Amino acid sequence: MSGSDQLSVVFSALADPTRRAILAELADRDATVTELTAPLPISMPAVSRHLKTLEHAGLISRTRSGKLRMSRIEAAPLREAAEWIERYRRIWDTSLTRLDAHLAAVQAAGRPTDRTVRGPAIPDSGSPGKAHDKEN
Amino acid sequence: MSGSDQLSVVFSALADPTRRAILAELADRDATVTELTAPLPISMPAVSRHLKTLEHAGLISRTRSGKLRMSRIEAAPLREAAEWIERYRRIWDTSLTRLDAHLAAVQAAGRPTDRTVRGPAIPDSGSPGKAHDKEN
DNA sequence: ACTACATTTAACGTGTTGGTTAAGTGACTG
DNA sequence: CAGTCACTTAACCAACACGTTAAATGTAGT
Repeated sequence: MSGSDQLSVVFSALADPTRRAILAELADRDATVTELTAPLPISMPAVSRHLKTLEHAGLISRTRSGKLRMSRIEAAPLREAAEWIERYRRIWDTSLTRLDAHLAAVQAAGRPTDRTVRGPAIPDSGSPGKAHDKEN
Repeated sequence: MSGSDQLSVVFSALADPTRRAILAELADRDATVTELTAPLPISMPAVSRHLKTLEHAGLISRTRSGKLRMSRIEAAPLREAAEWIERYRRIWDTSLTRLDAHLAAVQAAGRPTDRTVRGPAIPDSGSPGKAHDKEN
C-alpha cells in the first residue's frame, strides 16, 4: 500500500478476502471477536488485527460492553469508494455499447472494431503522493 | 494482499493512488508508457510495473504498435467491484436514515440512538482462503 | 550493421502485510 | 483476591509491494 489517503486505506482494507468475509458477517449482525473468529481459519490475534485495519479504514466501529468487544459495520466509507468507481461506469457501459455495435456491424458487413470513440474526461481524485498534477 | 481471487486483485490494484491516477489518465485517452510517466513523480520502470499490475487485474489491456506500447482502460472489472460494494448500500443508506431519525427524535424528546434495526443477510462473495464457511 | 528510442527485466533495499505463539490487560465470577 | 474469559500487544518470520539504477530487449531509421 503506497498511499495513506482515505480511498487507498479503504481499498486496501477491501483487498483482503478475510476482511471482506468479516464485513459480510457484520452486515448481518454486530459480533464479538470470538464470534468473528469462529468461522475463520486463522487465530484470534489475526482477526483482532484485521478488525483494527477495518476500524482504521472507518469500515467498522467498536464498543466495549463488559468483557465483550462488539464490532459494528460502518458502511459510509464504502460510499466514497463506490462513487470513485462509479465515475468509470460510462466507460464500461460504452464498452458494452461498442461491443453491441461491433456485433451488429459484423452481422451486417465485416468491418474491424473501432474503439477510438471515447467521450471527454473524467475528473480526477486519487493522485499519487506528490504528483506533478497534470491530470486535473 | 492475502487473496488471489479477482476481487482481491482488483481492490489491491485500486489501493494504490499512482495506479488510480493512471486509470484517471487512461479514462481520457489511451496512452503510452512514456506519456503516462510524464506527470508522475516516479521512474518509467515503476510505471511499467504498475501497468503490469493493472493489466493483471484486467483493468487495462495493451497493444504494441511500432515501438510504442498503448495502454487502454478496461473498466469491466470495476463493475464487479462496484457490485460487491453496492450490496452494502442498504446499510449505509439506513445508517443515514437512522441518523435522520435520531436527530428528529432528539429534537422532539431526548432518547439515545437505537441501531439494532437491521434487515436480513447480505449474500457472501469473497471468503478467505479456506474459510469454514458459515457466512452464507 | 550501428544508433536511437521505448519499454521491460534484473538486482537490490526497504517498508509493510498477514500469519504465528506467548505474554499482557481488563472485567466478571467464585 | 485468585482464576478465568475475552481480547490485545509483542516479538518474530516469510512473503510481497514499491521504489531505485543498470542492463537487456525490440523496433525503426540511416
